[in-house]
Amino acid sequence: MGVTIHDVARAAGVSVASASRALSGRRKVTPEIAERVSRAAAELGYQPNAVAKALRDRTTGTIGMIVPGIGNPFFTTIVEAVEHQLQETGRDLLLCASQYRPDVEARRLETLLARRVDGLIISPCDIEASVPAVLNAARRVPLVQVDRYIEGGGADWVGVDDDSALAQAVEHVAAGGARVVTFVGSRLMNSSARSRLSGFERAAARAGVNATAPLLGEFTLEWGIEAGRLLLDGDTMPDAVVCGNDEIAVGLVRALRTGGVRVPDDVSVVGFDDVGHAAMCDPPLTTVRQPVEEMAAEAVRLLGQVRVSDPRPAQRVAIAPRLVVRETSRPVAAGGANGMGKGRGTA
Amino acid sequence: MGVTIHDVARAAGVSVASASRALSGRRKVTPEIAERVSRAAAELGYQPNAVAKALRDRTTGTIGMIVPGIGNPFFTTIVEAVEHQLQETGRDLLLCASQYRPDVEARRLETLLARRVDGLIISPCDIEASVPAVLNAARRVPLVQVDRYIEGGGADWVGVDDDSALAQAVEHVAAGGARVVTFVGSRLMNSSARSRLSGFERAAARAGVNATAPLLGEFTLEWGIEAGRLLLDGDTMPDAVVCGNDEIAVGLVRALRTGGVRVPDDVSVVGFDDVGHAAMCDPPLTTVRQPVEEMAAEAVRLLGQVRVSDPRPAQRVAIAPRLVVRETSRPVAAGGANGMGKGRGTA
DNA sequence: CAGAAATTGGTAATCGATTACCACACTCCC
DNA sequence: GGGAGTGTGGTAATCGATTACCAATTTCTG
Repeated sequence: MGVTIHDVARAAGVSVASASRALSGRRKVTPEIAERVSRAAAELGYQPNAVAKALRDRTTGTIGMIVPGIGNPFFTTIVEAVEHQLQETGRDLLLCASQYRPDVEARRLETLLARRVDGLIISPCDIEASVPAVLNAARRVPLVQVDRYIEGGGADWVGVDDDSALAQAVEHVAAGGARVVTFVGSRLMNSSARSRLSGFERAAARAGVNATAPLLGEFTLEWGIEAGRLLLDGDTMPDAVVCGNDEIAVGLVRALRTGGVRVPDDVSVVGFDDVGHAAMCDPPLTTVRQPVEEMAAEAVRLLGQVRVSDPRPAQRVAIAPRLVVRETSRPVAAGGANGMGKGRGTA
Repeated sequence: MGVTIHDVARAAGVSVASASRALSGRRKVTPEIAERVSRAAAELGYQPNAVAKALRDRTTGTIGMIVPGIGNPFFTTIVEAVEHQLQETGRDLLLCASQYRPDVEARRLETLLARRVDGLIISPCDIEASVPAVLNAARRVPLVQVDRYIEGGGADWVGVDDDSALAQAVEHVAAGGARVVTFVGSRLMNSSARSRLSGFERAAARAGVNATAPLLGEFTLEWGIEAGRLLLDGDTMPDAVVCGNDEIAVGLVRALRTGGVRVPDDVSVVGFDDVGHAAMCDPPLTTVRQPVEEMAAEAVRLLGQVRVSDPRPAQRVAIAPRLVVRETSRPVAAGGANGMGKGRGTA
């Protein structure tokens, strides 16, 4: 176990320097030696030790990534896209989950830094509590935030353009005839929660629809169900509900239907993310698709541009998403909440 | 950038040996020196270089994991569980996706070995094509297979007891009154596909139900939909369908309903995995829950037992799963395929 | 053909943490 | 007080790949 370059050199009858040079091709060696070395390497099954190389080169070819939870399909999709992007350049991914806890997050950041990752991609779990650890890490290694970000951004960020996203969602339900619209999202503990709510409010004002008081809980199916019950128990049912993510939307649709409200005939529902089960649910969810592959590519690209030594202004890249119209929203109509399915064929 | 133990030693006015000993506590030092060293380390913000430690110790504290795809929610869940288990012992996870391609898988195995991971957890993508690369890796480092495994197992494996799983599923639908049952799964390119089909056939024989010709495609929603259409187009509709995983089941339910077949009134449908959206779909899916957390714990435990130097017989750990009855199956009945919703309250 | 220039091989330093080994100081006991 | 025994600090080797530097040889040039 463990054939080293010394073994190869000895077997080929040359010095380690020649062996190294023959294998890496970074300096010329006589064809004769090149031949002997590569034959010896092949025979011994030599595989360079990446740890030793990393120590010497002061670079590991490894990128650390921290997301709140791998269970969340949205983060899974990002992880997959990032992993894919890194492979293109021969780098590997050290993956960690912070379990939505800033203390765990800080600890994981430390171990990734100790492992001397060449860069970090992180979706900070808490807009406030994550700040010190993230800024400290950003001082030591190129760091890019994805999706979520911390306050007082000293670090680069790439994510979705929430304003554009919510504008599309609101305009879509407005075009479907909605006059009263409710936003169901998460409590404002992270940047996504905040900017989606404010994006919604701006969009509602611009579209001239009546935005009722938002319902804020968590980014979970359970909260979606509860929010649905709250709407059923309230005195007015909105014409449309725009949700902070897909899980909420799915739960909400379920609860409304159980309560006898028809979706989309009585109420249109729009989700956010479009990862996995949005299309799988019944009825398939109208939602805003996050441009995950682009986000990952952009994050990896940015990572290559950051130079810790000479700080430049933090970049913020907001990628415009696209609304995917499926069957939880009335695509186009003139009437109010009492329209029949009549206009459906138009879209 | 890069405070080393030499810097700490110099600042504390001691040798590197003392500094190292003071910090690791592996040998006694005078309280005086311990104090000076830890103060110096704190002031300089010293953080040991894990790469150097790994080179010296010949162990990286890193486990490599390769799954066919992170997009598949079942694998995601396993990854999350493994990551969780590793954290308990202070180890980190190097994650790779093989994209269901044996050549990519082999390449990723190589880079993980070059990075000197302390162990490997893998779900080989192909029961035949994955064999050489996996066996070769197993010769060099402790390796445990999860869920899927390769033929002629020279390596440990932990997964679900497919026989027990399928027995529970078949007995459940039989108890619900089903006489004719169809299995819808994946083509037999990996071990799960094979053992689930054979488990189904054994269970059907034992339960005395009539197993029609299985429909084999892929582990995807799309194949589920197509299989549903095939059933609709065929001349006999079974009383129940047992599926190879949840995506297939969800697609199947959707297709059957679209075709006017009631689930579970006309046909019971049972899935496999119970990850994520099984509960989120409408109606919530009856399925066999994979004991993912236990599987991950067992895999990590086994990893600690493997000694590459003295090979012992390969372990195979099959964990018994549990059937989760939701609403795509008739829980109990005496009648055939024509029962009304009447008996529902019993469960 | 002498000497400069180019090419190529080898030796040893380097990356940073750990630790085997040695040296020194101190205690204890006869 | 001297020798054995114990505790503690320092020096330098180690892990494995890379490469700066030097030395030796070949090639080129006037």
